Amino acid sequence: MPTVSKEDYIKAIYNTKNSGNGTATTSGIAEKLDVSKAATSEMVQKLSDLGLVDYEKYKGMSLTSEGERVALQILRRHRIWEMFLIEVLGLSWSEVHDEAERLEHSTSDFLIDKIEEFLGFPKFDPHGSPIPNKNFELPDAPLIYSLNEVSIGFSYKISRVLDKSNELMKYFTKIGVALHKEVFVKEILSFDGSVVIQIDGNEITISQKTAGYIFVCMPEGGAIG
Amino acid sequence: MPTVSKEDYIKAIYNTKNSGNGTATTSGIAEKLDVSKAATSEMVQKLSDLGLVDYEKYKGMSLTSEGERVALQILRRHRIWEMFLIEVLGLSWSEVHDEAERLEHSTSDFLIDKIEEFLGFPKFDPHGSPIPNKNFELPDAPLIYSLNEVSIGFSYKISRVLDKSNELMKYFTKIGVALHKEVFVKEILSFDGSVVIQIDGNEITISQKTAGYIFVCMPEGGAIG
DNA sequence: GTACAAATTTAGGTATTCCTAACTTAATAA
DNA sequence: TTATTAAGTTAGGAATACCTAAATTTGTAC
Repeated sequence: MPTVSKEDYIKAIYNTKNSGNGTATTSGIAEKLDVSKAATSEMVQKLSDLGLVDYEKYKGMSLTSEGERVALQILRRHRIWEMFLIEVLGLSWSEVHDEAERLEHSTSDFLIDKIEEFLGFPKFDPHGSPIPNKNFELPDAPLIYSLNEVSIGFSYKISRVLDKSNELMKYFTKIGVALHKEVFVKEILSFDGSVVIQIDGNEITISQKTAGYIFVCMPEGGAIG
Repeated sequence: MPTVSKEDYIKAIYNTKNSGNGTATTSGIAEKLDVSKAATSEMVQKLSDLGLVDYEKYKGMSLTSEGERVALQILRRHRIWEMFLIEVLGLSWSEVHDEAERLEHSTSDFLIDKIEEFLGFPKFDPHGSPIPNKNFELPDAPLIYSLNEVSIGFSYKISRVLDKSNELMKYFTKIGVALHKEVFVKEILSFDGSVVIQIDGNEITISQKTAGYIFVCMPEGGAIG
């Protein structure tokens, strides 16, 4: 039963492995959690002692299977809470992030199961992220692409966004990025990787970094050229 | 913005003043929170420095008006969560205590207001306890009596129980103690203060201590002798 | 009014989780 | 291959919230 701190480190390691650069580094985790590298180094050693992280000094880290189970448990709590806050209480994308971030650390599995049941056992949360089931298994997900990997001149459907922060979600809402919406890719700027899309009839330029947080799939009936 | 620990101390001081012996003592708070008297003494001094508790060494403690505001804020969070867990998710008295105890420390006022709205602005929680409103004011409550203060040979309606613990709630459920139920007071044992009541047609003997956690009012149309 | 017991506080210490500064290891570039 | 820099770790320290054991204060009984 990890503390809030330990849960945050485990989550950060999981997210780095599963959505970003691939390898979890001391600096990377430190920056993500806004703590010093020294604190990260110490904590990773502690998590290693606890059997949650595989770690060799100076060589990097990764979650053990037990650590991954814990990560999926936290993810499950987070995503079920977001589902509840948005679908039942009517909060917005930008309002749920911080709330879920807190609630995920103080909710028993018992309660999470009850909420999941109340929600009708959803497989994906309101950001399009898969919700691990009671056994911490992820549902099969359709093939999706980051907005950085798409082809110019085609239309796609937004199928997932990563809720990195409050501010990012506010920005997405402002520019019209929402689940299941269609986007047409007009251009990718060669000099900085920015993606120019058409959404709701408006032309929007999104930086490469931010585009990495948006995922799309082929719309019904395949891509439209 | 107090920590979880500080919130627990403030709650304990508030509850002692408002439902028990009257005065909050170092020993009393220590026992209630299951920590040492030394830890309590230190913490009370810290809360005093923070302006939340009036405190003079060796003389006892009480909440300042700011401390009371914080107490009511925590009470509000706790009771709104209990209402939600029981009325919406269908949990039982004995299941909600520990959950609410955790959730009350990780919920923003913003979220609590949303849940309150979803619930239709209830004035009393499922234990019959008053819910402070957005301004941390308690609703007017009808006059109620502890089951220790009732008269033999009269009927009353259960209007409130104090959810001291999981186990107590399980016991109440087992013996048929529930909100709005009618109880007939058969006897009060002179040698230990136990209260003998008739509930659901069964005769039950309740210790004086436990009877103190049950509150009743006159049933519709006054007491029935 | 003093002496004892109970209640309370202080002293000294532990475990977490963080920090900055100093040091070590690894990677890179000439 | 060696010098330099970046990345990572250790050392020493702070804050929080506990603990046990040793004072200290208060209240009560005689």
